[in-house]
Amino acid sequence: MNMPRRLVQPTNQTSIEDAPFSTTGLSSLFRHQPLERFAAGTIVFWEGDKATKVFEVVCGMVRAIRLLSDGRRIIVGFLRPGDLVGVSFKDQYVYTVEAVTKVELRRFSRHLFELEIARQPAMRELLFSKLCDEMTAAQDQAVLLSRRSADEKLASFLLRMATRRIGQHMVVDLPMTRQDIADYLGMTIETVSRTTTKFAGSGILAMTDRHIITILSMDELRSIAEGEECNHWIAPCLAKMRQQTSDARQLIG
Amino acid sequence: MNMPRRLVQPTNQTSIEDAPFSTTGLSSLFRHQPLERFAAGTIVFWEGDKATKVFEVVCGMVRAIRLLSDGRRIIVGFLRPGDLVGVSFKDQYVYTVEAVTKVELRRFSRHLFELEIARQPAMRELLFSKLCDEMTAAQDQAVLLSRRSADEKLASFLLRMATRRIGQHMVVDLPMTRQDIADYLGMTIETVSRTTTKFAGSGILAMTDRHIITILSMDELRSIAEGEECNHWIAPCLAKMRQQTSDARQLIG
DNA sequence: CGATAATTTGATCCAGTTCAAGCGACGTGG
DNA sequence: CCACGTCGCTTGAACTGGATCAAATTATCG
Repeated sequence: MNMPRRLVQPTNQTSIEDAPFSTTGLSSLFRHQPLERFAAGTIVFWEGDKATKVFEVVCGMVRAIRLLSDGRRIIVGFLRPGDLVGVSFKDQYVYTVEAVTKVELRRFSRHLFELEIARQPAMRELLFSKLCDEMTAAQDQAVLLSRRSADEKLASFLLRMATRRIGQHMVVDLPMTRQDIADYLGMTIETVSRTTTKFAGSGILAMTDRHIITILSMDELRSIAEGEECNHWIAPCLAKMRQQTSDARQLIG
Repeated sequence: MNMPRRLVQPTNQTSIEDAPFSTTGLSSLFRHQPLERFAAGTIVFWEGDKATKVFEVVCGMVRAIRLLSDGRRIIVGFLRPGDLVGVSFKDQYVYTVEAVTKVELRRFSRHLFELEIARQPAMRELLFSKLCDEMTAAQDQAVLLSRRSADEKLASFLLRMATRRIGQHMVVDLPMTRQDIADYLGMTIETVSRTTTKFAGSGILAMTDRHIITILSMDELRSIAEGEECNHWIAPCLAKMRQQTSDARQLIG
């Protein structure tokens, strides 16, 4: 499971903090499970490994990676505290998971996890709902990848990664490398770099550290990322189309 | 719900045939539900409509569409017999669904559907499994969109649409328009056209009708689409990487 | 049979890739 | 404490796949 949607307390790259258990009901399943720590850059599991475990990210960040036959690398998601890793109905994991930062995970035997899910209707609901959310997120990602310019991609990525607010501004932790971002957004490292530089140049954001940027003009960034789910625009647009086609519509059933 | 994965009996654009109930357990839920027919090009529901119903495609094909604020259109999936349409945990549908061909759908009140799912563990399993499959499919699609060339995109699209076999060859029904394909694969109608023409020119496929193509060289098409899940390549590749990093791996927990 | 929409084909153009070269931070060993 | 290599990132310059613009051609349907 991946494609984080929830906005949770960001993880500090160096210190270890507790995950916000209260927000994710599913976390309660993991509360007493063994804790595993992985150093930055290490592997949690490999694509193709027998899928015997499910994890919950407690703190830190992991990336889920898929490889194409020609060596091209795709990051299917960055997972943060509260996200589940490895939930699937396949025998094998369909992606490799690596620690981006030092990370703490709670491990759950997949078998037990499935039993618990079957036993607890409330948990089931939560998991189901989470799957649906991720489904939508994956589609959003597909839209992003297929139809958006470099500027739009980066802008919406930054907005999704934005978590902490200081005063007027948003601080964005980017513990992953530029290559990771590129592989996530379907662009090259050079374009990622050029685009961030451009944004910084036009005063939209400031780069303190390469891994910590501050959004100075949230509005501008939003208007660049524009259209993501721009409902105030879409609603009237749909209404118009609906009008146009309502007569053509034949509901035979 | 979308991104069809299962390979099912293809739908003929003009005749009405029964869906293969035996293959999808979930279909049994819909067996006695009211049947609705929609003419080609008509709307089943709109993005933003209150999500009160769930459908199962019985025969024909529908497309799930999302609109971006600037009018760009994305097709998130083509749905065929056995596929469920509109399953979600949102109040509103997140995409518009249109009939590509004349289509028959079984309608289910969402409320009842959810009750049934809650009541029948077997159905729940099936639905869950289906969601997971679609999750993976959506990710595959994201990979396709972000990292593949026009040739690769079209080749793998054709392979996924291929269903019926006649002799050595595969017949592919493409009831949707070129624009639909373009919007699904994240390319322009011109590129879709040029690429199909090129494939036809190099003897990989033959175009009978614009909407019915025959794959003449499955192998060539596969090697163009290559890499999709090319495990015979990936497995050794992963093994090598694993070797390289196994010593660096620190499992602290 | 003519009108209209869908598709193909042709000719440019450009965003983003590719190739190539600096740059700064960090760690290591002398 | 500093030279030196490495790594991740930025910057520059040329190149290209696919987009865009513009017809021509071919269904499709009254």
